[in-house]
Amino acid sequence: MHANVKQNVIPITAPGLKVACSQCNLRELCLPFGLSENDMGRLDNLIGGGRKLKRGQHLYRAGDHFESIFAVKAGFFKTDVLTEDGRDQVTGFQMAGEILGMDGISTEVHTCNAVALEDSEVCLIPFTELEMLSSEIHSLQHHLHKVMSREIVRDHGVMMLLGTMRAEERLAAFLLNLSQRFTARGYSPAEFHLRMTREEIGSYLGLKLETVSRAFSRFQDEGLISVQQKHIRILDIPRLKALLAPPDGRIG
Amino acid sequence: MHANVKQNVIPITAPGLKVACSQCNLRELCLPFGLSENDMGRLDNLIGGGRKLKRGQHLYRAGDHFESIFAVKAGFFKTDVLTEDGRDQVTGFQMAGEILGMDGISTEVHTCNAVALEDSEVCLIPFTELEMLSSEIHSLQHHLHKVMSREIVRDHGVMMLLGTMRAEERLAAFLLNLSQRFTARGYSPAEFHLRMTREEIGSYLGLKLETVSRAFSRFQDEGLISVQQKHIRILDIPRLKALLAPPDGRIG
DNA sequence: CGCAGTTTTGATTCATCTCAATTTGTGTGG
DNA sequence: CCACACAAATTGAGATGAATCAAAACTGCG
Repeated sequence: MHANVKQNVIPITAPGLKVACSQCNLRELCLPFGLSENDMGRLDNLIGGGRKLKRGQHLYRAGDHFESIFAVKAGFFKTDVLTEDGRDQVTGFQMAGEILGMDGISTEVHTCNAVALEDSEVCLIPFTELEMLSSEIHSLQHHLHKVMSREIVRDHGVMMLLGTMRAEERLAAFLLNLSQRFTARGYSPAEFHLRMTREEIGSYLGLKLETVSRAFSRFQDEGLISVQQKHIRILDIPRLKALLAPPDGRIG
Repeated sequence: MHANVKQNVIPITAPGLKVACSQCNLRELCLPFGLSENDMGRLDNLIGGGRKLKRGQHLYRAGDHFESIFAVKAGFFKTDVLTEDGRDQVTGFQMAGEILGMDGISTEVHTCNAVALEDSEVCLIPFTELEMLSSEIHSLQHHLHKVMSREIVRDHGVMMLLGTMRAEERLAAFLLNLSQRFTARGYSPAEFHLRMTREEIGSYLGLKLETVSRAFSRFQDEGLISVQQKHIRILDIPRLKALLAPPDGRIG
């Protein structure tokens, strides 16, 4: 019953690098969420070993054939889209426990680039096999759907940000979002290192890097945060949150 | 084997309104894409009758409990998100064959509103049952994943638009997108009625309604389109496309 | 220690927003 | 069927937030 095909699964990219969901401290954030011991073991067998990336390396590029989705095991990524005419839009930043690559499912070809912003490691999840397994394990299927849906909801949030907020509101929302995600991973909500440049933040927020820099400076002047290059300390979370409500509380 | 529970399925919302995927001329655009005759029949059994909506009616609201996704059978919808502080962002416009409601999967609660912009009709697809069926029919499962992934990719396109484009580029992209979708449904690529107001277009594009109106007027002055309120005729598709490349072809 | 990439800051320009007035269209009820 | 009222769209003038252009300062890497 559990003498399965495990012996055939040889991790190609990083031999000897054991990544078992059941042993992973991210399992509550990641794809195996809610699985039984036994089902988690079946997922382990499917996951094709880890892959390590140096800072700056691409996990995949727009145009690459889609085969797998990826779970961030450690490190930090950005995804971005670029058009023929040279426009570049960062569509997201991904940290441990988050899933990358779902853009490729629809056409079997990735539509964006995923780049490691620091030395990182991902778990490789072959998608066809994931589909096969998820048709047997209902909770896995449902969780996969939740993960994809969550991505859609997140994207709506970014649209809201880009469509309705002013520069400082965008940056405040961005910092609070990071803070909240770091918290969920057991890190300080108030103090963290940004892994991305001002230009990448700007691209994500639909702003120029100078505008991002100015907003940081102003937040610092006002005592909301302290900034030292990429090191951020949030000094006044409530007041930062208050920035998200427009200055004149326009209601109804 | 096929004497199933059909006799128990009583369409609640619109008795007698038969909606069979196998008979639907949208099946190539919609969820049943790629299914065999037999599998399509099984999908038919699951789909809980049609629901008609008058213009202005909500299909669902943010906060509603999630149970089903919906396929637009006829008509036109918008989805929008609103925040506590009164911001309103249109996240999409949906037409025949497109799927609505996937935002609700992640938390079992809808996070946006879906409103009919004209008298419309949807097919109701109970999600739990769809998951059950899709674990049996592999091509259905895969197509569902494709539909969700396509939504993610579409959202990235909107981010690109909101993050990098200027007002007239946004409107040009919007018109070309509509044109392309109408074409796919057998309508004229060049002539159509907008179902949404300038304000709704503006919300979607991250612009004020006046800016949308001005951009329309300018396009008309330049002979790109002809505008009569909501009636649009695109006169010069190539030149409209050319607007999307930035004025100075910034490359590399 | 020096250089390249990144960030900060300043001065100016420009696109879009805001406020306001007018026109046009639409639906309703007499 | 027409008139009225209300919603939607257009257009103008002026204000403003962010972009652009430019230069200097800082950081970290080799």
